[in-house]
Amino acid sequence: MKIYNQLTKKKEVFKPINPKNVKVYTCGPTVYSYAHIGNFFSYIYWDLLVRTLKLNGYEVNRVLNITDVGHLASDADDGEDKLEKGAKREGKTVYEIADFYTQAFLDDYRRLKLLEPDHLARATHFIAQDMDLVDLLIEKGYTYEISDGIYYDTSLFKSYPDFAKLDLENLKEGARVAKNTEKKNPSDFAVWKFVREGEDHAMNWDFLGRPGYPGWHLECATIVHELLGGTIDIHTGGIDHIPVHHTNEIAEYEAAYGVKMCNYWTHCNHVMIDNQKISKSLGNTYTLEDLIEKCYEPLDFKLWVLQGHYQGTRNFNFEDLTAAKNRRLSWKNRIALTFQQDIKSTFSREKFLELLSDNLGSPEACAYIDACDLDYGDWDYVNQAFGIFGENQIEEVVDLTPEEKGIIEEREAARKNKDYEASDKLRSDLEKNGITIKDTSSGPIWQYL
RNA sequence: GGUGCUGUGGCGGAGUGGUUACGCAGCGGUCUGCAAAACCGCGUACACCGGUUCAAUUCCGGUCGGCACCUCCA
Repeated sequence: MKIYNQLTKKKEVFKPINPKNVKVYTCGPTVYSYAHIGNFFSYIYWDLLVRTLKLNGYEVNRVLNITDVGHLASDADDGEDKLEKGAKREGKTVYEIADFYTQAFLDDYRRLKLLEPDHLARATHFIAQDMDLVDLLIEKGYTYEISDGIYYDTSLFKSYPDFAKLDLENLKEGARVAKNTEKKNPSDFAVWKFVREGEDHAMNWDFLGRPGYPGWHLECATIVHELLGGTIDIHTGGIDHIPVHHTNEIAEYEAAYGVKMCNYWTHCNHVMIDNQKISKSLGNTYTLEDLIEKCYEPLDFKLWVLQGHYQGTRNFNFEDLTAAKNRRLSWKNRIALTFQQDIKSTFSREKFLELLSDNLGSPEACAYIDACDLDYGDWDYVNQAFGIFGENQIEEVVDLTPEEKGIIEEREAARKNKDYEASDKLRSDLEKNGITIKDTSSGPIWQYL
């Protein structure tokens, strides 16, 4: 199996530390509003990654975190907290906001038939461990205190710029964010923030003699250390995480624990909508629910995602989503056909897995499916990789009931008698079940509408 | 300004030094009570300019676009 690695900036052969326990960490959502399709874009690929690992015989131990701690509105370590903001907007407590949107996220996650992580880690459950990590960083001399919190001195972590190829001299601090004059270096970041006089920050914990809350990057380092430990195999996230979040996570983790954090870092690109970035201020976000209202199923969206490569920029529009929906319907009908005809498989599961295992080559794997004849077992294998007909087995395509088969026979008898009125009625009766009949030279077949 | 990605047929989207995936949409045909499916066929794409080569969409150099990140975002 090969995967692109941000550490080396190259596609590499994947070598797990222990094939019986491949440790995977996925940066999860901040739960302050509904997740949009761009968010799920990434979770769909990381689902494919985990499924591909499993098909290659690895045993996967995977953590997905939920950021339910109030963080900062910006990485400049100031501004309003997103959860606090959501709470004010909806007249709820921050805890209610976090619970509500965590549940909403998980509902959508399941509708996309994404494999459940082995550990779902809520950041608020790891506050004590966060404090331990801060203590460790203080003890090792990586931090300094200023008026609003404890900061990490990035000049002390020599490899700091390497991960994102940062040009620290030319970081345009202050271009869009007010400059923090107390910081020693522009790239320094808060590991722990103090609640200041007059600041309304409902989520806080007593630490270092005063109320405060963790800096954004802390939770990932803490959770990786707690639940996976040592050096992990794969860390996933969005492309936007490279310069700040992951760079800072590595600095915290490796300075505190003295081990390499992760061997393979992989990131997916972003989706745009109608050639614009997804943003709430532009009002061009779609949730899964929006797609459902327009008569697309979540799994149609999943196939749309898988038709492209995770590292490429994608542009979302409904014309292309329709193309994916039609393709999925035609696949469903090919599965339906396996109940009705002898399909001689020309599909090689090894070849299919090989395509996927080459840095998640899902577009080529999709093309390969269309180039072959697949029997039911092959489709089941495809579904294990993609999860587009059910989570672990094909749930969407089942053989017809005896009653439905009876209708087909009845209709065929009517047709033989040239009683077309009766036969057309039987056909339209069946169509109420979402099934139609097509007459072929070798007899009728049923298909999904 | 820095870093990275990217430019392929109507829309998407792979890939390759020469026989030009794949999906969706379109057109023609076979078949057909109707309808659809299926099958067959068609469209002759790879930003631009140079270079290397017998041959470049594919390699090299340059030019011009588009995008993202450098604030939270997947």
